Amino acid sequence: MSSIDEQVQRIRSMVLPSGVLHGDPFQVLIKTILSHRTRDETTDTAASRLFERFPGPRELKNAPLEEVETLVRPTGFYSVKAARIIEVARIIDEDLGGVVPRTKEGLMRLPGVGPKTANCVRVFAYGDDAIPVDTHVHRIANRLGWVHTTSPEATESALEAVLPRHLWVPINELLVTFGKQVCRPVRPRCESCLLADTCPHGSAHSHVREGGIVKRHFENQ
DNA sequence: ATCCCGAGGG
DNA sequence: CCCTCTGGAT
Repeated sequence: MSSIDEQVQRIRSMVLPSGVLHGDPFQVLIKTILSHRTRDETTDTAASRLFERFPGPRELKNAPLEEVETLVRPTGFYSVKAARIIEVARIIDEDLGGVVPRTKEGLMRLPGVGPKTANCVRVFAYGDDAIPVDTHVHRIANRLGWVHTTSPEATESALEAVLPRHLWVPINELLVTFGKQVCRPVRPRCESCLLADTCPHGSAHSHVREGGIVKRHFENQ
């Protein structure tokens, strides 16, 4: 019927990813740590101000904690984030010769770097093939029935098995944009979704019959 | 399972 | 006022 490739093509016709996260590995890394549970516009402005003051690991590792906290405050979790990025800067400068790790294991040894952040650096800084699984990718891959998983990490390995390799890199930005505009966490816009006919989440078995009329219901309304 | 936590939208 | 936002560590 409808292959994953065909479904992705339809998603492409619905949304236009912005794709602003590229460049120097250190800045991609720090920016991604700051982006945790934070809107990306907020992350962007905070990161710009931070790098204006402390451009690289050498400068950031000696930065006063309180000043860094003030700079990253708008992103929330400012206390943990400030401590994390200063420590990350120190490790990279002193232990790793100024080089941001390129492997998932190496990246995940850094404080504040989990699977999603590690893969963001591999993809957006080094151009390697990886699938950063955030809440959008996890939610949508399950809604579409591509995977049946309960954790983002399980989703990552499951997706590696079913997603054609050429989609690994683009799938994150694509589903994130799709997830914000159409397939939202709450009250998804199934009426204007081109996948509604084949989507298990919005079709047959999630329907409930009411007075002969088929009505959609979702877990969060 | 809980905590970290500001900012913006409904 | 209540909710969520491209998580990670305990």
